[in-house]
Amino acid sequence: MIRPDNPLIVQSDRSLMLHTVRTVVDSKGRPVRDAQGQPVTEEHPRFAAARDALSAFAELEKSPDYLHTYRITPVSIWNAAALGMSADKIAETLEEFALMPVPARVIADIREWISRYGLLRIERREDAEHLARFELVSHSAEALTDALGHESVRQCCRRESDGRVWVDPLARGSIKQALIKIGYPVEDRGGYVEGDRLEIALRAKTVHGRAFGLRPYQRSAGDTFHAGGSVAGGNGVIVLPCGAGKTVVALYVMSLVGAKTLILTTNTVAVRQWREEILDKTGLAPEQVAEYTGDHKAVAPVTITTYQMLTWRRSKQEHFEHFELFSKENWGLVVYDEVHLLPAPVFRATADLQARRRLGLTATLVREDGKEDEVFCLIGPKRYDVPWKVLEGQGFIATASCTEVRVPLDPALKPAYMAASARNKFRVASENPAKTAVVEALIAKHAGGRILIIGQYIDQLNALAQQLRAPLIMGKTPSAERERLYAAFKSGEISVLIVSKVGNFAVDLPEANVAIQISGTFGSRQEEAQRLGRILRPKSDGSAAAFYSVVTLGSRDQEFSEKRQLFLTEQGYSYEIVEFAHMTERGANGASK
DNA sequence: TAGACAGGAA
DNA sequence: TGAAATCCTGTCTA
Repeated sequence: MIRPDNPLIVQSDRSLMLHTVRTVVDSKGRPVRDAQGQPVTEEHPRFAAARDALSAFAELEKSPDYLHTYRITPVSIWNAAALGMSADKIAETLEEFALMPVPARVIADIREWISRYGLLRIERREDAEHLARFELVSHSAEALTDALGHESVRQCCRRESDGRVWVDPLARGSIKQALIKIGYPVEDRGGYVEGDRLEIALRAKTVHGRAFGLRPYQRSAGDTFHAGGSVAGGNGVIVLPCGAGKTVVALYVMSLVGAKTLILTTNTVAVRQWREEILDKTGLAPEQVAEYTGDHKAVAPVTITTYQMLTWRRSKQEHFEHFELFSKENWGLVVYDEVHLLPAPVFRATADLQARRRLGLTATLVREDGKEDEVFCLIGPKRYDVPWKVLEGQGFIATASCTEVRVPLDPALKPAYMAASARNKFRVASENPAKTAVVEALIAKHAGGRILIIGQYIDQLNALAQQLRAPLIMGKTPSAERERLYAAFKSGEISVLIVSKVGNFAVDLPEANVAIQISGTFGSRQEEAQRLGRILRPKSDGSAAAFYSVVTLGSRDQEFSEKRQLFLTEQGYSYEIVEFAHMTERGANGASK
């Protein structure tokens, strides 16, 4: 049966195509045409509902203007399964939005994957001396035999003559990694060690005397995590937008778990921010919260460190000197901040930590290196997420409009672009000097706003800084100078600030309401999300934020820009495409729609 | 004892 | 596909 009013096509290779628009027809069913004779289109009325439903079990792969493509992968299905979604429910959703019949093959694959989630389980047993032992079990003898046929799995366990399979406690992580690689996501019901008790109470008022309370979604994220999984107490990942208060969710989880906690994050600035938040919002005393960094290596009931600290070693041949931090205290909870950036060696350490409760925090589960399966089996499945648009609707993050401004390549650079090798074309197009005029026009349009200009190449940013007479912050900028400039921006003394990649992380500039991106990393979806996140703090006057991405028309720059936008498109943001020549005319009606 | 800076790593 | 930023440690200076 064909249902022409539906927007979705499900293909047998498990890719999904979702129409974002449809053509407008008159009462006789003929396409309505505009003055130029082009068919008139409107947003597909079922697009938004379909996008929201698909995001629960499929990954957005491409998002050109009219047709978004998604893919169903084993990990996307297992994350849905961990949230309790059944194969029937997924099949029903696909049928509900499909234009053409859903290929039986796709439904069969989904059923197969869902059935494999939890088919193998790790159960805790106690021996005569009450020591914990872990058994790999399944109601399907066939699955167990299949799994044990793989050398990588056999290495982590031993089968006894009675047929029972015992997993070495230290191999609990490795066996899950080995099994997920061959398509068996294990349900780990082995439980956790409690860790040393530590009373952690949230304050009703911060140290600075401001009222502090959990927002509803923060409370439910923490509760879901803590109750989550087959064994109470939880492990897994909580997905929340930048600026939605992930730290607060972690503090709440810490208070629920009530045990010594190790927190891993990306850089030292973040380490200090975590510590301040903990001291500000919990009853813990300063000596109970330590930072373990290059400057200061202290260990306390709550210890905060960086991934780089843990993964540091003298040379490639030597061991990771700081891994012992994991065993220095009897941790009851390990928090992984920005879990999408978790470096490979930390996975190895995490594999040995399967008896500890683990909380991953991130704004996006997508990793650019495709190691989503490792996050899934070693940290845990996604336990909670809220679409950005929902928080926007509730006023917890600012409303934002995204615009992609396309500008032709500076004619002087055309020969250079044509001559450049494929890999250099991206850089030539990124550094297109014609972008300067666009930036000037945007600054003029948002006069009075607080404008952040974000770019990738120092040369390009330097040139722009001179042209605009605006200050530039980059990696080399000494921290005293950085702080002076950030303070000046906050006070309003400076209204335009140019930042290099340092702007991706750990800058809190709640006043910024306009961001202009002039170049970015090769197709990094999470970078785009971080940059938009810079301007999503709710504004005191409730005004909207504007995000611009300036790209060179018809170049590799534009191609990569499309890839970067994927994640935000999945979150419901749509990019309005404007070509620079037209933008100046539109500027008159304040075009930040 | 703090800071500034160089060098190496991923 | 590459560039940039960051982190660590170690050494030098005051």
